[in-house]
Amino acid sequence: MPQLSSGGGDDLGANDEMISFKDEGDQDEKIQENAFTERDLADLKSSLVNESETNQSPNAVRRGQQNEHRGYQEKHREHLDVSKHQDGGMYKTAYPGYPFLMLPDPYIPNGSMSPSSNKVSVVQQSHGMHPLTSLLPYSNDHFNPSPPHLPTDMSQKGVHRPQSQDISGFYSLPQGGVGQMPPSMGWQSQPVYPLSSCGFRQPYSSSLPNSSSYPRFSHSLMLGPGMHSTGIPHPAIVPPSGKQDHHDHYDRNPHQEPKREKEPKKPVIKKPLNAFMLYMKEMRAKVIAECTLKESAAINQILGRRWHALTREEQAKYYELARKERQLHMQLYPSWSARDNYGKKKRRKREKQQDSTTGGKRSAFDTFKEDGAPAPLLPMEAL
DNA sequence: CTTCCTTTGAAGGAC
DNA sequence: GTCCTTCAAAGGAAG
Repeated sequence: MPQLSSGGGDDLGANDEMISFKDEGDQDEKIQENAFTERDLADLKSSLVNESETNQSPNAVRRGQQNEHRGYQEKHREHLDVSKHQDGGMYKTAYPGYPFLMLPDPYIPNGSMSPSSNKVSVVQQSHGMHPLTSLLPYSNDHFNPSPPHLPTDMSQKGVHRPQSQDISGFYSLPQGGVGQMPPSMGWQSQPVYPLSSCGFRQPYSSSLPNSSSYPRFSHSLMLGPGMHSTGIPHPAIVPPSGKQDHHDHYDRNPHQEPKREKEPKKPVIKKPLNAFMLYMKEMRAKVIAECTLKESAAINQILGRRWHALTREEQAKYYELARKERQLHMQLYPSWSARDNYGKKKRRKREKQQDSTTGGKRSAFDTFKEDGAPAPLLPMEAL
């Protein structure tokens, strides 16, 4: 059940989000991240093999991950206070203004929206896009001239929420404000990822199809099951058709219209993406292009490492974006609960996990995260 | 065709 | 308050 964090206005419990940053060595991180790309692929390939061999008990691995992840969070939570103290400055520098997010932001005192100062182009319409990330599809493609207005009865359930002004801001973004990230504007512009050992041959941006060729909503989707009762479509709404879960959420081909509108079932509303998911969504294509990898598990490992290598400011962009994403999601679907989607993915390895005892194997990455020991297989020392 | 893998973070339930 | 589980994306691999 979505709930406003008590008292905090629109913070939505994002208080402790700024936790996975590194305290020091930002400069080094930058440099080291360059090395990432060079080593990512090779590391990953070897480590994946080795890890899979050593992690014969994925269940245990997962358990361990949970715990260690928590420990990791706790560890970094200690920095939270510090970061909060420097909050204003941090967000001021990191968020001169979102190109597409116009919610009044407590972290952006001035709320300046100077488009020229945007460094954050988190929204990259690589494959499918995501709302907030995917806020632009709303605006650019379908809602431009007259942004929709939220009905005033948005706050069902008696939840007091910021009102339509904010939302409409989401959908009234200027053309090209987002999604067409100029290569020079990439938030980790190209030099950060040298085209090295991954066999990367051409700039990432050029390897990506034009975002405009990826309409995330067909018209019917918007007018059909994907249309929220507020009149605002949201890519998180997935038609309740069979294979809703696999990657066809936002990039349906308008030419092959799924004719499912007769189904009166409730559309599936997906969870809002968290910061890391947003980061993955943006960077996946880049990693794929650089490393000529396609396997998502491998890509995600690389992205996970890069995520940890980000500076706090860089991560803050995504935390902030995710916060707004949740906020928008909550406004659009006040009665939605993450619990609604439980069981939709078919019970997976849970049963297996049950009988596997903890204390199983963990990935080198986990070990590293926990105690800082150098990972033998994954070169996490770069972090 | 379905599920798993793999990542981090958020949410919710149980205790 | 802590712990645990599930889901969010994604696409190849495996069953």
